Amino acid sequence: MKKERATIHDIAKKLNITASTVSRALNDHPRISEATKKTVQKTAQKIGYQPNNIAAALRNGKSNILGIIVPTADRSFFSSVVRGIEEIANTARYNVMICQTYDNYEKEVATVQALLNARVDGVIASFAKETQDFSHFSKIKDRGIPLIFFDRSNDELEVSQVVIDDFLGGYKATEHLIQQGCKRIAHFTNTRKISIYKDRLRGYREALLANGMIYDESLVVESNLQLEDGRNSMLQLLKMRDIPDGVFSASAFGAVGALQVSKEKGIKVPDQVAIVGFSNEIFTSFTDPTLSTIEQHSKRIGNAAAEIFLEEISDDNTKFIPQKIVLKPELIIRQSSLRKK
Amino acid sequence: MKKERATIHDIAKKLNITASTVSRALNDHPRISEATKKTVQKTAQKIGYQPNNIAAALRNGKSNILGIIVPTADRSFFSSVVRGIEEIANTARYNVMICQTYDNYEKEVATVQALLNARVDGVIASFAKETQDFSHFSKIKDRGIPLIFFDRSNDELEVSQVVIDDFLGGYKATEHLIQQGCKRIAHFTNTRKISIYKDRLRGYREALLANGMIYDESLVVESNLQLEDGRNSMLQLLKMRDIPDGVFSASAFGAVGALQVSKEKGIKVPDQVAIVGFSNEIFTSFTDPTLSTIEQHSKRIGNAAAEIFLEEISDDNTKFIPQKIVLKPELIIRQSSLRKK
DNA sequence: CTTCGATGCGCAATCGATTGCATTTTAGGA
DNA sequence: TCCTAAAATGCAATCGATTGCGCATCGAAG
Repeated sequence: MKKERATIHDIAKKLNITASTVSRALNDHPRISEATKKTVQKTAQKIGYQPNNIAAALRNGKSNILGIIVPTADRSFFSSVVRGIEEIANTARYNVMICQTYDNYEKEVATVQALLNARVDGVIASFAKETQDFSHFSKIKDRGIPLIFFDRSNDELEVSQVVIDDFLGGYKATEHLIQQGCKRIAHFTNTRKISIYKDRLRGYREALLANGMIYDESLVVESNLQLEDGRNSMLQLLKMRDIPDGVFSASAFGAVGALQVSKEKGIKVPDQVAIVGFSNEIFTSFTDPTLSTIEQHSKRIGNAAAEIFLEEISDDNTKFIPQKIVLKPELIIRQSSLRKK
Repeated sequence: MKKERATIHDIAKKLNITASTVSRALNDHPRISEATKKTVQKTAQKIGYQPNNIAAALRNGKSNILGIIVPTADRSFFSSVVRGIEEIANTARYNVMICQTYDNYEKEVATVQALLNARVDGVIASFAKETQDFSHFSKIKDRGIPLIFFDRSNDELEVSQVVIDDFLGGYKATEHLIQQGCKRIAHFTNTRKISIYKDRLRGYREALLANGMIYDESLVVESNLQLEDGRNSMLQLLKMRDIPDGVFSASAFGAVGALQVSKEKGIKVPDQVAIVGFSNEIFTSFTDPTLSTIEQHSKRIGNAAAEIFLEEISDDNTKFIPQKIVLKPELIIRQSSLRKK
């Protein structure tokens, strides 16, 4: 029961001209008279002509689709990166295709495959936590398709990346806790040694050392940094004979877990335990007390990534040099870490 | 610097057969011998052949892409609907293309246009709050492309839909507040008269009347139901000489706003004011007290929508009859509305 | 030894838009 | 009126995969 879709040939027939002319008229080709352009556009309108991107894509070898791969779209961070990408991409007439991996390696591989088959013109990705092997991403590069990583990245692949200075984020968070008088600061980090977590950990460590404090490995708890993990990590810390008076979690969910457990155990936040998370998720300001955290300027990350894509796709980009953009994170101080003087 | 992509013709040449045979071999056509199938697959592997979906899409008139339109992907509700859709769609070899409208009408129109040009095989959508005119959606239907609405829907268009029983949701929430002893229950509803909000309001009203209480319009506050709106609505209510002892918000953010203001004003939740929200967003269990809310079974909504799509796309679907699936919502009682007896 | 139904594969058209090159039309000058 | 460069349009191939139809080949039955 499908309606017949109108093509440029239908327009051509109606006007007794050829499809070539119609095509050129619609694309505002300089060698077509204004008169025909007008008539063509008018009839296109009239018969409800809808350009077939697929046909154009096949002919041109470009789909005008930009693929985005994120672990999940339901986090403020990722969704605003996506928004940032869209802002730039749309003005350049690119449509985006958002795909979620749910942090699963197989799904990620399948997704890359799908995007490749869909002949996207570029891919902007933040890979899954599970991912250890990057050959599926190499495949994108091998085909000469621009690939840009953001947030979670990998220096081994020769790929442009947009990241924040996670070291600085970790440093600022920890330094802030020290300034609030914390003497024993714990850190929640990820089991998977992705660079972002390694860097946050380094920042934590350096901040401690720079302030004459010792780096105690028993205060560094590894997990997957989800809510439950944060809870468990906190419970584990509370079993120590000398419990910490500060927690810097490398994730927002982890911080919520720490907060919940603290409250349940009757430990005052921030006075007995001060907490700082990472990533300005919407819910961090919904907790009581509200959670201090690190703002990553996610929309700007998206803007930057999309801009790199546009550069790399442009013809005059003969000598490809992967670039790395590092944005500065910002500490947002809320109630969970602000002690009254 | 693009690498040459291998085509079926390359495979054909290597094996001294024709592209037809290669195509059939790859598609497991019964008239091709097992032997050639094997060799074809082997050489395809060897030269790194990647099927060009675009070419196939052009020829077949179907792209194997399912378009999804949501206001925003960073809400638990929408993202799990998307996940539900993906589950079903992927097993049927469909890829999804997620698009966000940010609740903006113009962006929605542009998005529909883009999906149409991309020749998606179907569209599953929840429209923007701003949307009053639905002609862009009619365009999808006119082209014979399956269109399914979920959550926010519209009975005027002859379109299949998957929704929850918002009336029941409103009823349950209100009834629960009544059972908790609330005598003056306020309701936050949306200014835009989308059916979901109208139904929740009706549920609220009917529950009141069914329990011998009066429906007082001055207790119904209209807004856009975001966090700030919820705060403002609550502030407005608190100016009344007879302040309410229960609030049923038609959104989760609205409920958070009400909770925040109550706490700031020293009003005890749930004892002085009991609060129930709508939609089981992740953050509703992060607040203190945790928020009671209505669970919408979002993933099932997605499953159902995708299944309808698959039905409608199948050839044997001659007589199209739009179906409407209504799922039952569930009341989740948390601290914000549970009074000690 | 012929016939016939399977079986295996090739031919060529097709999907719709684009574009280099050729051809026609137009306008302006001689 | 004729000529020519410029302007406008047409021709035909192309992108890569799919598929109806037709042509062989082969084994088995008659």
